[in-house]
Amino acid sequence: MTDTAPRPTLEAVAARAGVSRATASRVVNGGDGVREPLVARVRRAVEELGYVPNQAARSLVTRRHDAVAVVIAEPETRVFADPFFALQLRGISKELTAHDNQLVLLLTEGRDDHARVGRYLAGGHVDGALVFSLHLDDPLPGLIQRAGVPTVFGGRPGWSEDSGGAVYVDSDNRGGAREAVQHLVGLGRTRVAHITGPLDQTSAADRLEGYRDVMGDADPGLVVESDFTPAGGERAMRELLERHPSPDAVFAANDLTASGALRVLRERGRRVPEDVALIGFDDMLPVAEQTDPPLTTVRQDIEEMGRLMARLLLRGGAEQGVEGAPSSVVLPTTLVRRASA
Amino acid sequence: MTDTAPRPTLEAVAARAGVSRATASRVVNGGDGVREPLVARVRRAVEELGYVPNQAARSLVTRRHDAVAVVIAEPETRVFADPFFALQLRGISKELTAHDNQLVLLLTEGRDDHARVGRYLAGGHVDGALVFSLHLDDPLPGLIQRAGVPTVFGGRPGWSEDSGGAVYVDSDNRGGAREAVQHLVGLGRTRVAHITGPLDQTSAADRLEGYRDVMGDADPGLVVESDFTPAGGERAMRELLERHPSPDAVFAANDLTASGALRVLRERGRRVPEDVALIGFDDMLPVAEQTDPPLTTVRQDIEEMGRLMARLLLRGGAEQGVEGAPSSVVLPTTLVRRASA
DNA sequence: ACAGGTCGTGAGAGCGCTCTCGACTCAGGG
DNA sequence: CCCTGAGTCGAGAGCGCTCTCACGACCTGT
Repeated sequence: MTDTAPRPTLEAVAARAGVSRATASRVVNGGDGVREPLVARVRRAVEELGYVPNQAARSLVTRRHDAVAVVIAEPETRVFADPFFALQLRGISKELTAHDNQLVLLLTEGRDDHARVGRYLAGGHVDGALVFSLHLDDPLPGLIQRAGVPTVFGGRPGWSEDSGGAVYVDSDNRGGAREAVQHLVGLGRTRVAHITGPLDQTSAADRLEGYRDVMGDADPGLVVESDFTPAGGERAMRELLERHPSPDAVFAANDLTASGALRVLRERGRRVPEDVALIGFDDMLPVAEQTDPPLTTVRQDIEEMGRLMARLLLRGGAEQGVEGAPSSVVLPTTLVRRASA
Repeated sequence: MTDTAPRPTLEAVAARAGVSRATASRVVNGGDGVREPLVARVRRAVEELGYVPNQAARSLVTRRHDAVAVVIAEPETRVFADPFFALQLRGISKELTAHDNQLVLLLTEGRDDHARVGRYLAGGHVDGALVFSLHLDDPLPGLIQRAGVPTVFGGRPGWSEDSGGAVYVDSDNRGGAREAVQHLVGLGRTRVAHITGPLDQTSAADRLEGYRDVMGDADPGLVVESDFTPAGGERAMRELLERHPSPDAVFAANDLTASGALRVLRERGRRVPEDVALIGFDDMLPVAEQTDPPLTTVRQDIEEMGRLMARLLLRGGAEQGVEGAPSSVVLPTTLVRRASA
């Protein structure tokens, strides 16, 4: 498959520049402690030969790979339709690129893959891992931590309360939810419903907590579990409208859910926000801005989360658990007021 | 989580098994030409020590990396909302995993990144590349081909007509579109409209060609350019309904567009399919099945496309009875009849 | 002037692995 | 009986790079 022309080596560069391999190496790696005329000569030689360092040889001696694994534990196709991962990936990619790191993508599907991923990570092929695991009962995070690879989680891992030391980046789901519900209450709404996400995901659970912080568990009939999808939102909204009294406000666990709920509300002739005020979560632009009316929602900067995960991992470097060790970050959310509430 | 224990080397395995490093290597790589008792001894040593080959050292001598780059040229955030890439990625990932290859993800954003990607690929860090480039004027594909890396494109590259030798995997967009439109005509519809995708993408352009194969360019007023999004579909549908006479059938360039169009049709009180028959493209399940009425659409197996791309790259083209040189594959589509047409 | 330091450079030792090549063994044929 | 050849195995030479270390050149201060 490979019939590439022989690539120039450092040796060749050194020869052309009339210096030793050691000096050429120094220049390629920043050029500290090399006098200017030589630096220039080597740089030119690199340019002329089109030299690119052989990463394998470099890794062999440095024991660094300048590569980070991104693990997405994703048994369900559905979630792919959510731009959430894509945006985080983009943030991660940008940050890694800025630090000349490569992104090795590991998608898992079922338990067999877990072993494979564990083996890969333990094999020391990458300098660290960024892990997305949605579900509370996922064994993958534990497996990975045991592999002894520096790791940053995307979203608070469900089990992390006691097995401290897990570094993660998350949005302030609870605080954001609280703010949304408080806003609805401030509007004078009294029957504020909540359409949740899948409650085995911490983000959904945390948003429910935020809702309860304000509403208490007063009327459990106002809470309907759903699944973060538009169709699920429709279903949940129908269910809510059948209850008595039906809500005068709805806090949906994400924008997709809110868009589904909105569709049902209009179909049933309820005016938004006059009859029912509606708030979403995420501020996913193509969704939130183009609904009618545009969605009031809780914004979280998803791409920034990704960027931060990468930054945390890279900064933590090879020495995890040492004093400079990174600690988790919870990003603030902001309420974006549009027309729906 | 202190210092990572030094990983065992082949040398250590050999010592424990009482053989030479060469023999240990042979066993690790399949064990051909080594007598059974030794094979077993080495295998046990590997097990006991938890030995994992050092990929860097291996690559250094073999010049293979067992890694494939996936390049997604993506200037626009929008497209991420499309599960299209995600599904292809999943297919690719599965196939690569099955062959013990790693997936290195390269996302590009703007021209600066092109140079970076070119350099990376030319640097010989991966055995091949799978490239997604949507737009006709994208310089990336050319750049990559010049890098001399085995490459398979996802979707027909726009420029490939003359610069032959580009290997790609695509759906039969034109044929699928033709079948859809023929179906509409077969239903007795005479004013069949087409809401296109962005016409600088070959998939959208090919679907338009398929439409024209059946309808000719008779009434250019029946063709509206759009952008593969639900909101775009709404806009285009509104535009179509204002025309005289308004269409009695619509072929939308993808399901997302169709769902937007459907929303407008219902809003305006047009019955589907009685007044206006509607067909989409993709058979994206969460969308196509859950619309009301469920969408008749042209199915393409997106995940299979990804899998095939990877297979083509890894096997150098010796796929599906194709002899010798790798050649492109165009996958057939199938019309899925549901209620909308 | 010389001892002691700093700085810039090159020589060379590996990093862990694969792979060639030669040594050795054991059949079987001449 | 030796010779040939196939089958096993080990010794050792790198793959391309980084990094330590030694060495010479050049400063300082006395």
